[in-house]
Amino acid sequence: MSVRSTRRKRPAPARTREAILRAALELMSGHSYEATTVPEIAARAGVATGTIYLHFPSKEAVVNVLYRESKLEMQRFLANAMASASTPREGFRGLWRGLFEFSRKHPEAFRFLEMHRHLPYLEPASLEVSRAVFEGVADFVRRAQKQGAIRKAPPEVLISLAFGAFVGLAKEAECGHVRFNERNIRIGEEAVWNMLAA
Amino acid sequence: MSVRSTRRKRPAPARTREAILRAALELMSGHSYEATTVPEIAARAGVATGTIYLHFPSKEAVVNVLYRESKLEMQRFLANAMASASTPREGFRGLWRGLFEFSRKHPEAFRFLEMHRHLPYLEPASLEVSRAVFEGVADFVRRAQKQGAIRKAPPEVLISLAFGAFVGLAKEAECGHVRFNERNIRIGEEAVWNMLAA
Amino acid sequence: MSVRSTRRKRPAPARTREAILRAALELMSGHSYEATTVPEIAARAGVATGTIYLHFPSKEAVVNVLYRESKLEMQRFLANAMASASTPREGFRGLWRGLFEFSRKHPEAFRFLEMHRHLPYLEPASLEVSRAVFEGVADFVRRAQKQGAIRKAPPEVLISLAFGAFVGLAKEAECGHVRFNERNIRIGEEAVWNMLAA
Amino acid sequence: MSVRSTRRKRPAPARTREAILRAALELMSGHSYEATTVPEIAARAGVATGTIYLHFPSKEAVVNVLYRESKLEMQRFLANAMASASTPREGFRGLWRGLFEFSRKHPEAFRFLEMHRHLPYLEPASLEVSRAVFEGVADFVRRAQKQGAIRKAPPEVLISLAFGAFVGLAKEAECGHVRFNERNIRIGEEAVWNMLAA
DNA sequence: CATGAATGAGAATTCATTCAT
DNA sequence: AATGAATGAATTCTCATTCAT
Repeated sequence: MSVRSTRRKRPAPARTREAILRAALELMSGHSYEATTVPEIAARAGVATGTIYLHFPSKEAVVNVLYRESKLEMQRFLANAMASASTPREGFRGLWRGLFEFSRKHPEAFRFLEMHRHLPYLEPASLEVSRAVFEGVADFVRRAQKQGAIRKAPPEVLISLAFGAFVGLAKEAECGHVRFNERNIRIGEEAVWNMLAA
Repeated sequence: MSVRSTRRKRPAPARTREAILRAALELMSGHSYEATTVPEIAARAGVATGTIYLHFPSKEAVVNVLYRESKLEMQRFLANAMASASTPREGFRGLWRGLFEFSRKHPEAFRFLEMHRHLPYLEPASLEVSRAVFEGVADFVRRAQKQGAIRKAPPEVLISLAFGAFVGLAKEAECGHVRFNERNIRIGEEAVWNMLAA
Repeated sequence: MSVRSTRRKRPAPARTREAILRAALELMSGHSYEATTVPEIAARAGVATGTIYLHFPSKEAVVNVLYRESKLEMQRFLANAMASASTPREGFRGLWRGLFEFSRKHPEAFRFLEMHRHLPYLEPASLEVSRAVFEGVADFVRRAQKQGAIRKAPPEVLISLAFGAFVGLAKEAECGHVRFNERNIRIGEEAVWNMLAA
Repeated sequence: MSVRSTRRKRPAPARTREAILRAALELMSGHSYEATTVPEIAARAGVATGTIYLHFPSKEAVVNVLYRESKLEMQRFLANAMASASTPREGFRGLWRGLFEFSRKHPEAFRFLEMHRHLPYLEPASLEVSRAVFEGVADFVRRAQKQGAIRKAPPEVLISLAFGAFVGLAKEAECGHVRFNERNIRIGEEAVWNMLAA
């Protein structure tokens, strides 16, 4: 904002680290973790291969940082929505549109998070982040169930179904079977709410 | 020992081919296509590495055959269900339980089909099979919509949502967040029907 | 000997394995284990780099096999000598000349075994072989001590000194400070016997 | 705090240089030259990697300086001993105990000098230092031979044998086969003198 | 048909050295 | 002098594919 803050060039290491993460995300959202090579990431980040290893101890460390940062970014979209809702229905709308907006603003992050099977390389810390995001939504569901707005069923089951429905739409959109547009999102929102509503 | 048993012995090549496909499925459903190596497949199939290449031109060809055979096997579970249904609700029940039974009887095939991102290596012929399965279900949805049993919305959207919901449940079950049992499947069935019903 | 035995070509894998070991020995006796690269070994053996890994799980495995085979070959030169001796003095002569002949017939093996520090990469099995060779000589020393031919002192100390003396000669010969010829070996034999004799 | 203590503070560069050499010695005596990395040396010396290159043109230059300084330090232990001896026997005792004391006071330097194969990276200047130390001892041997105290044989041969015997003891001590203690050193001294004596 | 040793390009990772700060 | 991020060639090891047997 001030001249001061813009004059001071951000330290190079932080920028390099971010460039590496961005490049890795772009590549790993398109292909799989396994099919993405370190030299490819380096080339796309505009650095030498060895530079990756100044910032991360291994390729696996990169994908774990990526997973956690992406998941936490997604959480920001969801938390916001749930927090500002006055009714369960509105809260659900916020969640659903939060997912949509996240997948629009950060398409690579969404594809990376939801289109892949991360289990083989995720560290406990990363699974913990995943779990925490899940728990946040589960709390919302439990409160809505107490108010009688959402059907009586294990929150985990309902979340799996609803979240899976969103991902299903996104996945078919990727194959071109369906359009991932405002209209279909709205249809999805209403349909999925019917699935959850008591 | 008897003439009978030796006379109609299935020719070895076909059995070898199947052993290779079974081994590949077992490995690729556990890890990814990329993380599965040809020597591994050979070892598990009990054949030499070179033998794989007598039956398939490449590793990619193996995964494509696997994809098509698995998808068609899944289709058998779904087609049966839809064909024998007298009402849309019953048809949906058949589809939903068909998915469940398929995932129970052929867990590797289900995991292979639904837990991985196949796009980078699927041939057009494989995508065509996928498309055909999708179309079969879409026809069912269209008929149900004409009868006023399923809500008015693009069938592709509804199928994506419903199928995604099932996969979502299966995926969370894999992480241990949820149990993939009869009870939760029944909860899912009713919930998802509410999503589809007019 | 017979036409039969020469006609039957030795199986290729065994010959490849030996070519790799020979190449590794030649290189690792000249430079160190660490300074010898796998592609170098492959090139000298006349095989592709990957072939090394068909026969050995790692570079470390190669150096361990090399160590054990070399040590056992050396043992053959020593055991023979000790076994056929009628007096301790004659036995020592056999040991000393056995070392000399081994270092003449297998100069690379000798240099590899005695000029390097193997501890960082030797497996227990390799250390065991080393220990066994040492023990064989220690038994000889103990018997000679009982006969009053060799001075009363811990056999390990005497062997370390005597063996070290031989290696010292070989080492200085390598730097060119001394000639490793028949004459100097004879001088060494007598001198070292004076060191050991009671 | 006092003028004294700040006035004669040794200039920082020299201290940095020594810290680097000490760190390099500690690492290279434990592992090999090849297995020791420049960043490791820097970390242990408490300086940045780049700082090494302000004081030495290359890693090879470091190891050469190290070799020469260690060899000259060893020479001090030997020269002293030989100079103050009144008889050859006493001179030998001084040499032998000098080696022992050097290996006790500077175990890293001794291990570095004697347990490794330096030929591949030593510069002529370093070989010259080695030669000079050798010559100093050779002169002592020649004088002792003239007095009839040491047997008639090429001094180089006798030195190689005697020095090799000491190193042999040290080497086996490193493997744990033998104790490198006062008692065994005394046994060694007498035994080796018997090897040399006329 | 079947074998499995051999290939060699390419993977992840390391490290001596440089250079802008 | 000192720093330490950056480089990129070199290292160990892997693996899809071939081919002589």
